[in-house]
Amino acid sequence: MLTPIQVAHSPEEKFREYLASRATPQRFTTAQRDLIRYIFKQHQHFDAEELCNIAGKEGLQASRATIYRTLTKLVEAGLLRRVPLGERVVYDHDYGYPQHTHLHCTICNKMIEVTSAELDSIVPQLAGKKHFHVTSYNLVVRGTCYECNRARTMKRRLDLI
Amino acid sequence: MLTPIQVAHSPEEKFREYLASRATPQRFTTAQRDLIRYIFKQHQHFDAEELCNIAGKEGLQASRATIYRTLTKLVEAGLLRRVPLGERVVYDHDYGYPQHTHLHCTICNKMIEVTSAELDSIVPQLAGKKHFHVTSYNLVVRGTCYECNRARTMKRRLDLI
DNA sequence: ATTCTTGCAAAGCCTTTGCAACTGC
DNA sequence: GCAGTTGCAAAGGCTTTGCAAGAAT
Repeated sequence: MLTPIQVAHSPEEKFREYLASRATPQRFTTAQRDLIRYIFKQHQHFDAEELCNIAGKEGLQASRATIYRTLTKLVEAGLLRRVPLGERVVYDHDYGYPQHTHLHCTICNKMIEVTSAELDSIVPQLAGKKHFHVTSYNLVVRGTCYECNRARTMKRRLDLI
Repeated sequence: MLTPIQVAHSPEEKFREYLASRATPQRFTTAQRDLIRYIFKQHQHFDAEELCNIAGKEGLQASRATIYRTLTKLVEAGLLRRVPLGERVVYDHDYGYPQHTHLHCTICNKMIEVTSAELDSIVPQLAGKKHFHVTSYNLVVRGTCYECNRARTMKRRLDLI
């Protein structure tokens, strides 16, 4: 949907760097490699449960525990970001993908992503008034999408007849 | 911190209206009344656990189950808003209080609230580009507050000596 | 060889729920 | 008195963890 941004390394490489840079170096395992490859194959949100269901297929060999442990590391490494979306928490690519806002339709549950240079400049500016230094921001907009708005309008018209 | 906005009714009255307006009218109980009074006595974030711990004291008589059930109703009634803040979910006054952004310091865990007329106009505008109709938005900014920034700068200086 | 990671199953945490007693309307 | 609410304790999701076996460096 959005245009990926240029990054110097593949997610896999970036993750290896992170593991190596730790005080007590950590190991890069095949389970982790498979997970990263699967996760970054395409841009889409997902949660731990989805990965667990797929495990076994799609060249994804990892237990539930390993999936949770790896996701935690991927977040620490800056590859993924946890996004609280309504009731559930989903993971979103944070590496090779621009800062973006989530428009969450509360009727059909669809998610639309939008980037905004304006927001990117206003948020730090707003925070700056309180001498607050911004690391990242997470904007979730709740509302109704075009299709659902239209459906509701149609229904309203029908109700009037 | 922020200036409360003028509202026609007390939270209690607003809640009664909500209960009465339901398809199958619901009842206003003393447990609910105590909870509302306690919650709206002062503006501050809290989670279900905190209320449970207080229950028994502060004129708050309600079981864990009732607290959870009442919080759900207060959200439905538009009195409270669930805000996912880092790992935990907190409740925030949504009635009698302006739309605001949360600046969350990841070092000291402090929360600063700011309002922004600019954001209030940009968010619907941004969503509008996708023909998305905004109900509400939730912006959480992660970063470091003034005090923590200063502490870090000092430490950096000392490290250089 | 050493040390970290894995898988399993058990435990944890937070939240919801079934049911009998209770209470607002 | 009827219908919704409460409290209890049990069940439910989802996530974490202790431990022995296995894999990475």
